[in-house]
Amino acid sequence: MSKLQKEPLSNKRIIQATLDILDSYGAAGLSMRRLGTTLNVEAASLYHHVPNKEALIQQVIDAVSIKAVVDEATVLPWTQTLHAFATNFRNILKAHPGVVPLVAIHSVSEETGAKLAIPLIAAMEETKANPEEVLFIIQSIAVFVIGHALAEVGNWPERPTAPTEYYNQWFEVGLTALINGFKQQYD
Amino acid sequence: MSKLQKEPLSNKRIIQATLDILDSYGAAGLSMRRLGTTLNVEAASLYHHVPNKEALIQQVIDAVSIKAVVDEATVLPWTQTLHAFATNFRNILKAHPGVVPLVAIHSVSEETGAKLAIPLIAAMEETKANPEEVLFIIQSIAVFVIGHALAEVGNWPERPTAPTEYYNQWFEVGLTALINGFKQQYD
DNA sequence: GATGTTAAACTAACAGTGTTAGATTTAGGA
DNA sequence: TCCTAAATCTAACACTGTTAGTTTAACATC
Repeated sequence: MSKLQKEPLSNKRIIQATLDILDSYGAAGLSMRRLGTTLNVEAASLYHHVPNKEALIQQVIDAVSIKAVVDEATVLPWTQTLHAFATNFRNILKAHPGVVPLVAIHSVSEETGAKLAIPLIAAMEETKANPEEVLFIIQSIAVFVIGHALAEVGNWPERPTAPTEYYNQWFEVGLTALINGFKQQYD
Repeated sequence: MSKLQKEPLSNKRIIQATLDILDSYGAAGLSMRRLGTTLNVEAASLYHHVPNKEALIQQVIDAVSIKAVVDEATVLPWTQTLHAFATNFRNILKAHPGVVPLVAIHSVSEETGAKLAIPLIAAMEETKANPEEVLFIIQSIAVFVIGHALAEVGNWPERPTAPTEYYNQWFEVGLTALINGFKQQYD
């Protein structure tokens, strides 16, 4: 027997494998032993690269959420920037339904939160909203996206209760209303 | 020793004890063995009154959520009815922070959902929204309330990151914008 | 190349979880 | 008093996250 597939364990590989398990079995199906099996390693070995399961989950959440940063270069009206951010964030969450209940409870790290917020704050410089209100607006949208994703795929891989098209329309109606409400007050 | 405090186990007592544990130790602190201890009973005995932990949680969620039904008699503009519902719902969730992550993931039963929705649907009869849009509106508000509560007390009893007043203002700003957005389109 | 050092993996175990089968106690009616 | 049926208990199973201690593997130094 040749010594095959023993490429070294790394933080990146662990996070990827965790994401794979979440995508296949859902949040309830993630265990350190299963994660070890996936990586051809004993569960205890993981603790040389990750402090504990909680910290691992936090890293997965950040790795997924960071994809939702908007491109600061593209200059749009702030309402469209917010809309694009929300839609993009939702698509990312839907691509990893097993992560949704985790982001709901754990919330993003302060560092990742800043990276997400900064371009959105910049896009809202021309509004009448003061800095605190700007945060309220951004967080309201994030909360709506997460809450909506929870309703759609919250208990994945249990079956959802309505067809995809229903959730798509609901999302559009709700998000548009929320942003229009902010526009009405702060534009 | 006299045979004291052996009043019979009942569904109601079990749900109340579960709620007590959730309020004291959070969702992560709820175990069947702890629940048994609270009721001076062995964990296995609970399974004669409740099918399993999941079903028990579902009952707790319904018991808490049902308190958010609005009084159909009080006639207000539909925007105010929605606002009152959201505020009331939020207060109920904040009174039981340990339940919040559970309602987020499990969502209310169909029966309880109907009881909550019916008076709200009635309040919106005079709007331009069609039946499906009415559902979108109601569910958008519920999703916002739950998402916001998650952000505030989602990982309770871990400490929150901001003072209470911050969350109160954020809630008001977000909710008002959402309802104004709907008003603008459907009033 | 042999040796020593250090990191990374392993084995084994602990305390805890939800849940079930089967024995035992309790309560109520004939 | 006896029987029946419901409620509770005991014991166990298969899991979970995590740690301590040991062994293996890789790599720098002599």
